[in-house]
Amino acid sequence: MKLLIIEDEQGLCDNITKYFNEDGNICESCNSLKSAIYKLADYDYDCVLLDIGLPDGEGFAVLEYLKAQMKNEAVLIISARNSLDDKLKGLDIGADDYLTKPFHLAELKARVVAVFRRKVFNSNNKLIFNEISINLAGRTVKVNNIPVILTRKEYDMLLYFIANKGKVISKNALAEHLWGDEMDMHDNFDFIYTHIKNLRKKLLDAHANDYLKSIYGIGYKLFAE
Amino acid sequence: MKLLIIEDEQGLCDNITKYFNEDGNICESCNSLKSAIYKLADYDYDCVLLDIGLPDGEGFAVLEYLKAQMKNEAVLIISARNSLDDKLKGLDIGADDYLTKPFHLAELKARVVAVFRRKVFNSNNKLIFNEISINLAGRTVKVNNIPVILTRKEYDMLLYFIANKGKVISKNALAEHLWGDEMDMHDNFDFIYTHIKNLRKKLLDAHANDYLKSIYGIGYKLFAE
DNA sequence: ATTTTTTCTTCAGAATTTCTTCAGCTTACG
DNA sequence: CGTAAGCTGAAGAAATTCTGAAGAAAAAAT
Repeated sequence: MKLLIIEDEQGLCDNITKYFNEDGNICESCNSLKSAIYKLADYDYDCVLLDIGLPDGEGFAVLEYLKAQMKNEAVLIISARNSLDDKLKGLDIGADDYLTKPFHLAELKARVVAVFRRKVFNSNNKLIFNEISINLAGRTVKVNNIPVILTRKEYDMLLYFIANKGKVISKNALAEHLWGDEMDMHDNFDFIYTHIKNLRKKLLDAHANDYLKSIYGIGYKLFAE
Repeated sequence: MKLLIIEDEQGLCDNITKYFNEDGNICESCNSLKSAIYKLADYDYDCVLLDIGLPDGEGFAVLEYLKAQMKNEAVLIISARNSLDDKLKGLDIGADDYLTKPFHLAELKARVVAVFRRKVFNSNNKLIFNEISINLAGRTVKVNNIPVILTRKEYDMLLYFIANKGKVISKNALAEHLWGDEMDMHDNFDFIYTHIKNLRKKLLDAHANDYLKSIYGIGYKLFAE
């Protein structure tokens, strides 16, 4: 899962990042309204953790931005305030959940997972693409109801492709999504080739159609007709 | 996509070029205001990356030049300064976005793509020309709803023709757009003939009208009435 | 802490796709 | 009609992707 943490308190930011990274998520963070908007304009995230009290304005602006851009990242507000008003305002503008500081990281994670699940998976925890079905809670994949065991990278890749079905994903974008923007890969896409190959093989072995199409010179895309 | 990088820091220049080339873009660069103006006078670009602090003047002059010439390249300012004033000035004169150094290449690219899309295809992801429709996100082309598989050069060429429908495109301009100015072709247009032929054939096979007209001694144009 | 297992990355060669070159031919222009 | 420009199909060259195997790293188990 790829997260954006918008929070000006550096320590908290680092803790959250560390905690989520342990599960193999990709976390990026920023500490102002301005940089948050830039990030959101440029990248897609699965979930946004949003602090309301930011040095250059109120976090609500982020919600408004997402709404205006019709982006649909899940948003979880984390804020020191716990007045009912703020809470209602946040949920009203489109936040998916609200958590007041201080909180346990475990609780935060549980809420993130719940929020994301509610958002992306049609309430029943499942994402279905033709004969492929993904269960987020269990991180499991089935093809024609037969379980397929995927590694983390394969799973993330499949999720990303399904979330962007029909769109061409450049190898750079794929790498960015799977490894974060720090990965420097100067002309070497070998590991992408390998993961793609492995994912394809597993899906084919489970008798899924060959949806993953290579776009020569660009990247890949999940066929969607 | 064809880019011009105006930046006097050679290392940064090279990094950007390399990064963008990986996705099959064409990059050219220059390191002064003067050479930038020359380049812009002679060639068309999809997007210009503009540093403000140049050895022979402020990059804003480039924006003013483009405005005066009514050229419509998308411009993204990259600058060490991050004062609000500079930013506002840039956006005011006609820049499309502003990025302060240092930045991640991935972010730069995301912005370039966003800016370009906003500019040329008014945020719409489909480009339609009579019975030819192009899905930019999916990088697919259909003629009368029949899919046509194009190679990178063919696709870029078609996009270029449609973006310039009705205008005559010289073979030099076409080559320049597809290969950049490094391609040295001393009077040899064989590869253009070949790519044109292949594009035409694919479109005709899909029963598109023969829109691509040859202009003897000059180049081509996409018929538009 | 050490071993075992799993996953990730690297590598080199094969296969595939695209690009370029070329020679012969056709068409347009003066 | 002659010359230059453009078209075509085929073949060679180059770039990109795929593949299986092996080494490295990370995770799990002992």
